[in-house]
Amino acid sequence: MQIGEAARLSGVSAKMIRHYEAIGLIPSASRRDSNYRDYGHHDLHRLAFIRRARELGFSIAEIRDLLRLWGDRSRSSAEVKQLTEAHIGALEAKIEALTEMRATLAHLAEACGGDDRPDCPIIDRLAGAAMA
Amino acid sequence: MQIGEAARLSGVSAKMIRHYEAIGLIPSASRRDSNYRDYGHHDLHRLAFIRRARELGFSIAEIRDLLRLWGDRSRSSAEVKQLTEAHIGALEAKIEALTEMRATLAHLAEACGGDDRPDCPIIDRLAGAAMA
DNA sequence: CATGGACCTTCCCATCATGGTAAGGTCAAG
DNA sequence: CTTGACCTTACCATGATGGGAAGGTCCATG
Repeated sequence: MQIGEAARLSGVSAKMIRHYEAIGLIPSASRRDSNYRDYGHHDLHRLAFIRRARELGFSIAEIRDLLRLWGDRSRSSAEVKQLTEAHIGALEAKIEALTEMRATLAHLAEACGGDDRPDCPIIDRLAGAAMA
Repeated sequence: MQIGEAARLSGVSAKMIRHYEAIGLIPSASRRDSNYRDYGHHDLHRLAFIRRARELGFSIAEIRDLLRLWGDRSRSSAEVKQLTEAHIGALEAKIEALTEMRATLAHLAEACGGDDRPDCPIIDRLAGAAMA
């Protein structure tokens, strides 16, 4: 099938399929006489794997490892788990950072009148005033 | 003072100070005969404001608005609060997305033996298997 | 006075994942 | 034979930041 159908069926845009090929995340697709890329079931499977991994927040580098492990019959689940737990740790760090921002902002917004007057603890805080 | 000292005192790297100038977030610094940029207290204050806003996750576009509001004596705190609440909403959306990823991954990792055998629900899930 | 080193300048490139657009080739149906 | 849907490559953009090269400025010390 052509790249458009592969994109539709896998949920990965044609643009990204070409990109993944360019960076070596997937092997170069075979070409028809027209020079159009040609995809089969195996390719679809691989693309959907990548899409799911992206949806779970794995980076391209991590997905490269996951794909290798997927195809490695002698893999140990420990390797997969270790990679996953490292990713979970990164997610938690991000969540924590964002949660802290949210808490600070929610605190400031709560203290802000939100009326026609200019006085605003949010601006004050950004301008360097100590917390009230 | 020179850009290096301004960077040190404001907590914004010299690289970023030049960048902020290039994109018009801060006015072009005056220059000495040497062509070196020259900064004063007012600039430091502005840079620290930007740094604090970045630390709270505001984008450059939002900071542009915040700076405008900061300098606008006739601002209403409602405007600042509205901008802040929109940002809080964006943070919450991100937190939710990341939290969902984490939950799914934690669930899968828990179900994964993490031993020498290849069987792994994480890989199975990425490969398209329905959840066990 | 000369030299070294610490600082500055601009310019270009890289990240990460993704999208847009332009200019042109292929192909099937009308 | 044209139209339209599809494909190709190539370049540019995002957002915020860093790295590095090649070269200019300036001050202190030998």
